[in-house]
Amino acid sequence: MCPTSSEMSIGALSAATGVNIETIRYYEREGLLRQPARTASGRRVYTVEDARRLAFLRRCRELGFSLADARTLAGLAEADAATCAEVKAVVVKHLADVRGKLADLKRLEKALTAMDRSCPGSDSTDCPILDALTSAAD
Amino acid sequence: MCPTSSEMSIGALSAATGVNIETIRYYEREGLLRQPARTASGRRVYTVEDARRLAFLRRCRELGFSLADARTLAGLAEADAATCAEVKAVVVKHLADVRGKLADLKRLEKALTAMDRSCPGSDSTDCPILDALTSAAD
DNA sequence: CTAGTTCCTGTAGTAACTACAGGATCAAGC
DNA sequence: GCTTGATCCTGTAGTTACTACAGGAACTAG
Repeated sequence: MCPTSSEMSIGALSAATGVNIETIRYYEREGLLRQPARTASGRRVYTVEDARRLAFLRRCRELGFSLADARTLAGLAEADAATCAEVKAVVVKHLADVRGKLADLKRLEKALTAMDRSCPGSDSTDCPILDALTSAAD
Repeated sequence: MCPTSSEMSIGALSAATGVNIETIRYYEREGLLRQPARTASGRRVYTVEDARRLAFLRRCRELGFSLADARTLAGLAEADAATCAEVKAVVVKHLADVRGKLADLKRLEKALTAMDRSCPGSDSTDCPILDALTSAAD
């Protein structure tokens, strides 16, 4: 190893950030990560700055942001003139989306729970679940 | 119109079930609907039985079942010897999945709400949301 | 020097549709 | 009979965010 080197291979970057190698290459293709320098033989060489950006993207994804949003947020994080308002707008929009999905899932959970409870799970061939699915209660 | 005809075009089937035409053709390709009869010129002709099955599939999808599960359930609904236990197993598995996703979304909602509240949304260029995304609290 | 690991590019698969393009056919009105 | 607009046909490609190879090159440790 080079002393105090801050450069790393794609494998090291993957290990450092927890992002899988194929995903890193995918992000590069999508323009979410810049094209890294290469060794003489063509291997990618990353800097700590790349690692920081990738960690940022990863956190965005963990919070459920789309890659498009992650790109926007990373851009704002690196811009000097990014304002709170711009950042918050992205979060608010995503939060509304999450709350919408939450409401949908809650309805599903309720309906499925009711179905589950309606059915004895026996070897009867007349199943209340199939009845419910067959005759719509829209 | 033929008197008391129970046959219909793909457009009529789509209108009757609320499933879009392209989706109907897709289900046919995927084997979720049988290949319908055709007119001399090649147009699809559906029966009420097809409409019933498609409505069943639609209800499954509304409840969040995968197409694979929908296929299984539709098969059970048409089989004579299908038992409650078989049906319930599919529902229970899906319900567990839904509950898992619900838990994930609740965590997201909490984290995003905290971010939302932490940020004034002003034109300040020091945003607590970006700070949180930049320095991981893993 | 050799074996095992890492890396490379490029392509295809996943889920469940949706959206065309480009063309044929049908139904209704004049 | 003819035109016009609606409906239908096939086949292909795009969507999201990866993941999984195949087939080959290069690096590293013993």
